[in-house]
Amino acid sequence: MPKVTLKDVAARAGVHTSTASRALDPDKGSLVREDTVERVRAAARELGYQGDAIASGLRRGRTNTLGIVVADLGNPFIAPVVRGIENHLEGRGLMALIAESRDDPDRMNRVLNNLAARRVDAVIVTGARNGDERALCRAQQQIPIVLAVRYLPDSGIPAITHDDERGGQLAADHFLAHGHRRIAQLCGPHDISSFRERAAGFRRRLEEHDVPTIEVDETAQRPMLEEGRRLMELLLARHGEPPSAVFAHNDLMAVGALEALASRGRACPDDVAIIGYNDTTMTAFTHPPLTTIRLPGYELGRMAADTAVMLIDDREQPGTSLSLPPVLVARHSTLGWSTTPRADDRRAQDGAADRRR
Amino acid sequence: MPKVTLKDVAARAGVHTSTASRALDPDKGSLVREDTVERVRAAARELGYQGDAIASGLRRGRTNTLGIVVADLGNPFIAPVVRGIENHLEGRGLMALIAESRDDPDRMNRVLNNLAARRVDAVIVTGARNGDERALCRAQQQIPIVLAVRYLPDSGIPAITHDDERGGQLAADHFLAHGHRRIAQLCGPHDISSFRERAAGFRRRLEEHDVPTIEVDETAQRPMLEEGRRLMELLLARHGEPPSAVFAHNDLMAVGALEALASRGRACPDDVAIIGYNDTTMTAFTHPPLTTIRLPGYELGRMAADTAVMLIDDREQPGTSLSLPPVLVARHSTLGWSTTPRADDRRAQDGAADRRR
DNA sequence: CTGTTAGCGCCTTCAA
DNA sequence: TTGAAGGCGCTAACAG
Repeated sequence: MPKVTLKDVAARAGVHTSTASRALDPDKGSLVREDTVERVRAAARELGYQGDAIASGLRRGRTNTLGIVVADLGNPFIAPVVRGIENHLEGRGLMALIAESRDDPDRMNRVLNNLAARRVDAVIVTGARNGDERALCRAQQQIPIVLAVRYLPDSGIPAITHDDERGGQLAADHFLAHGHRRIAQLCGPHDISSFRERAAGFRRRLEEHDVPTIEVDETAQRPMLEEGRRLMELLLARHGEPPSAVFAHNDLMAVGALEALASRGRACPDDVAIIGYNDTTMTAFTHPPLTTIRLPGYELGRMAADTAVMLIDDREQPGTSLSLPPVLVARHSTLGWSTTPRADDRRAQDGAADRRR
Repeated sequence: MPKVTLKDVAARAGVHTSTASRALDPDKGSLVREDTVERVRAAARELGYQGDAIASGLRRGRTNTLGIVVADLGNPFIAPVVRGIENHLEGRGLMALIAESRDDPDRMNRVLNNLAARRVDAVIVTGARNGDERALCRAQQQIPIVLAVRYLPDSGIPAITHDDERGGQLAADHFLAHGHRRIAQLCGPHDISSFRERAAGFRRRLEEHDVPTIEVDETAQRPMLEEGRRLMELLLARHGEPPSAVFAHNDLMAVGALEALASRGRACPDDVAIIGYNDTTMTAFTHPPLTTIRLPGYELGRMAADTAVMLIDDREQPGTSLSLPPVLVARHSTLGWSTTPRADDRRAQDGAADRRR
């Protein structure tokens, strides 16, 4: 099947290629006489002409492509963010090239180079981590970059994040409001901004109320179930009275903590109340259902995409960083079984279409 | 920052652009004298040269880009598939352009056109649905297409799927082995191959054992929690003795069924045993934990990518369709609380890195 | 309004 | 082993 080019269309319509080009370009159609436009369109249709965005991109110096770098596509939290980006791009004629950094600075570097070589118009990085500064700043010389979810302090790269400090505060407030005074947290890795801030916000709010924060020395190597269990066990093995409330830095760690409690024969929330983070689907189904912090991932994706589009168009944007507010979703793991949480607690995070295979 | 082109590099190295091009191409390096290669490389490094994949693609007629069309990025089942594709592409110098069809034939059509315009080397479609045949067959004239997860009968398009018929059989076998004889299923939409086959495999296996399949007339509009609950209620409202075992066509529907049971004061599995499908994360945490069918999503992604790469290279591949076997994961929703399921039941589906934010 | 001309940045003949 | 020339498919500038 010989691919049909603009030249073919032009020939069939009996016009020059540039005329054909103009006739087919929605922005330039007005420069061409009505009936010529019609003739060209007809020719294109008859030949099954499919424009070549590559050639066009080369000429125009714009690919209408946006790079997305995520740390891990398997992370359930990332899906709504990517959807938010996608949906915002849609209609603007942009498409997303997607890649995984896997929390590895080397890979981050390679991926950014690859994206640069493909001349994407901008890049949204959701998986930035301490250690990526160099690669990101270098890439930023060539392409507009927007950080999402995680940010890099002092990098000067615009970032759309969740207000994780606020998230930590919400958790602390909830515990305080329920009368807890022996309060602990299980920390995620400190080289990721999100976890640092959760820890800081939580600690600060407790301090404001003169309540000490109980912490084990270690942070989770990776914010996963096993680490949550391990840290919780360390916590329970400490001297002195055990905490009555524990803030885990994400839902999986919270579930690990639940298990550690169960295996020690301690009840949640009667002995220890627990709060998780992210409001992943499972939180509505754990036993007891988990109080957690819900983040507006979809919104965040949309805003990141919006920022990227603005950077593409203007190239002149001061540090338009932004931070979206989280919300606490109260369930039985802090309320106990006597209270009935709101009925819609199990709703998906983004409220959008939620089809399952 | 004036972008540096091959011409600049060539000038700095004191050679012609064609020589520079050859020197920088790993496949052609041998055509150039050693020291010339070195000089060119040095020049490239010094200038911070970044090749232009767009221009190169235009010339070579190959973009090293692969399109992925998914129905819904929010579907937790899709993540491992996309990861599998990504990881297989990685290292082959390919990258993925990703788009959502949202189970809408119009969108599917638009998305395929867009991908075609961008001259992707191949497309993997994970979200095919009855109604997409026309668009897909048309696109296939221009680009190699591989279906994944869902397939279209009689389309002749190669497909890497899960063996959903086998999945249905596994569910039936499990119920039969546990002595059930009043067995029902809650069906997902029949215009999606996966659900059709689950239903057929399940029904057939029961027939082989002369056990009738109890079904309500309706199928789920969309395979979600509310629909699972609704269908389960219809089932319980039927005349005659209610079923003792129910196969729901996915995990969310199963959870809906659990809720319908609970609200009627009936126990799972003592009154009714339940099996779900997909082994999404939540299944390990429901109450009771859900017996379900686990699908090798990551593997499937890898194989789909592999098939796509072969199509790109050869263009001459007979219908290399493939179907991957699912596995039943037994938990309390069928076993009861007396038995302890295997310890690793809650593991992520793909066994790969499982980082959480 | 339409045609001409001249590339975008790269790679691949072909000839030296 | 290297250089010269031409063109991938499209579009922007400039004429007419």
